[in-house]
Amino acid sequence: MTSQPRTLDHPDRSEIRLEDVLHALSDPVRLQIVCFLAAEGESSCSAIDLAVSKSTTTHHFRVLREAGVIRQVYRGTAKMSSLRREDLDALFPGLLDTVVTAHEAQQARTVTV
Amino acid sequence: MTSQPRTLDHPDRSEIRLEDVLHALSDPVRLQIVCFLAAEGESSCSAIDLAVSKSTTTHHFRVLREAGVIRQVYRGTAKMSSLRREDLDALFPGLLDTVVTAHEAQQARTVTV
DNA sequence: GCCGTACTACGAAAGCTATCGTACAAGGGT
DNA sequence: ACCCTTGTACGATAGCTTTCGTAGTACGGC
Repeated sequence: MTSQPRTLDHPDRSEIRLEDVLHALSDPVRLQIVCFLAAEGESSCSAIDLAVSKSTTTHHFRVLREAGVIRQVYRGTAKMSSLRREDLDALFPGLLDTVVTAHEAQQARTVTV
Repeated sequence: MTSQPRTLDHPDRSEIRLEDVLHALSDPVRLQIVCFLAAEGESSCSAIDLAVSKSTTTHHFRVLREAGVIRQVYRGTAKMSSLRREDLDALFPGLLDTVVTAHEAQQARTVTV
């Protein structure tokens, strides 16, 4: 019995630090993940098309989870991720929306198709 | 004539990237600087009591400047810094205020005197 | 029981960051 | 002219980050 039903460590709401959240959001790949989750709600790690390898993807999801930005649960072979919107909104009102909006605005400016 | 009247390079508004701004804000020392400037308006580098050495202070101010978060000008022997509020508000509406408010709220929660 | 899918763990490499001390430059006041 | 204050430049160091490949585990379906 080496394995319990596979759970993942998440920081408690009171342990979430603004610096860590901002740091988690300061990487382009992770910003993309967060914006995807903001739009889609919940999704598996593989549902997002990222320009990095599988192991790097795992790494970024972990950074987001350990900073308290997302919650992850196993469901079959998949691992579903979703934003911890309630916790983040309670701790840092408006931050998540502001960042997501800012990122989308920047995308719109930059892509200039 | 090796030295022009001492100017400093600032990124153009269009060059400011959200990732860089978030990264600049993800350090406790820099967050403290930004919140101080948000409260005081303009101030010299030495006016803030930071828990790091002089050279480290210089480093953090430079990171903030190069990310486009602050503007710095020489005035006599002092170097005055101020937030680039107009640029930031135009690019990422609400971000600065949200972060400053979030930091203050976190301080209030954490210090629990 | 076996295979495929989904994800993880580990180890490695390259690069960046935060920190410091020391030595130096620029400017203002006396 | 000299010094004091303010900030910079440089070099060093320790630690973190991003990235990858490879090998492995967990689960569901056949």
